[in-house]
Amino acid sequence: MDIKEFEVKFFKALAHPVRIDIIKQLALGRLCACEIVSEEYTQSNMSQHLRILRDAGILSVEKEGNKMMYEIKNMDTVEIIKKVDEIIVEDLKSLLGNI
Amino acid sequence: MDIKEFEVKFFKALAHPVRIDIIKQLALGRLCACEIVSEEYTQSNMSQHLRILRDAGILSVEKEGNKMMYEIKNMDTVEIIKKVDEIIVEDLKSLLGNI
DNA sequence: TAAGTATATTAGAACTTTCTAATATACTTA
DNA sequence: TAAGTATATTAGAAAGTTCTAATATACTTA
Repeated sequence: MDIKEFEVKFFKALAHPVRIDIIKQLALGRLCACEIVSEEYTQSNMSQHLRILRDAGILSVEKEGNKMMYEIKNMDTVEIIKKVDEIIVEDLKSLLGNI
Repeated sequence: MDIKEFEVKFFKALAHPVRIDIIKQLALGRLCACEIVSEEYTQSNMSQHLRILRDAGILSVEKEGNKMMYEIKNMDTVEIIKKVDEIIVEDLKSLLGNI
């Protein structure tokens, strides 16, 4: 696996609303899977999303009793999402300017 | 469309090896579609990838004669890819450390 | 040890993405 | 204006993703 494949895997992992939510929740600190909430989805589905983030190298996990504690491995991942938000806001602003 | 949908669209757009290549080529400067090279893909397919990047707000395009000049709208997009590379390298390094 | 809690895995249907081939559009130059 | 160059669009097959339902695993506590 070369760097490009890792990049693609990383971006794919972030390319889903639930997974972005998960990162945003974990940005505030370590949580067990049971605390990572999404009203819309089943436990099974959430577990699958967590696995995708783990496989992309974005999250780490540690077992504690019967809980799985998830954590963001590198806070720069959170910075990247913030930067994307800025790019989007900039872009929308410039659209307004063109009216 | 709320911010989350824009974020997802942005990350989806970057989640393909050819589209990352396109951005890396354009990071060095404006190019017409005919200069954005990929040996592996057809003209039609490249055009489709360019459209995805355009729709995500990542590229802008201007007509010049019979050429379409493509450009990265916001250089922070390039910074994001660099940052992802750093995160990946860090992660691989820490794996090595654990041997 | 049985019941409860937390999580992961699997199978498969529905949906989305990605590619190729064919075709369309539009500018340029002989 | 015909031929050439540059690009976009469309249709459809193949591959990949995402969800639900069912089930499995494993720790905890009564």
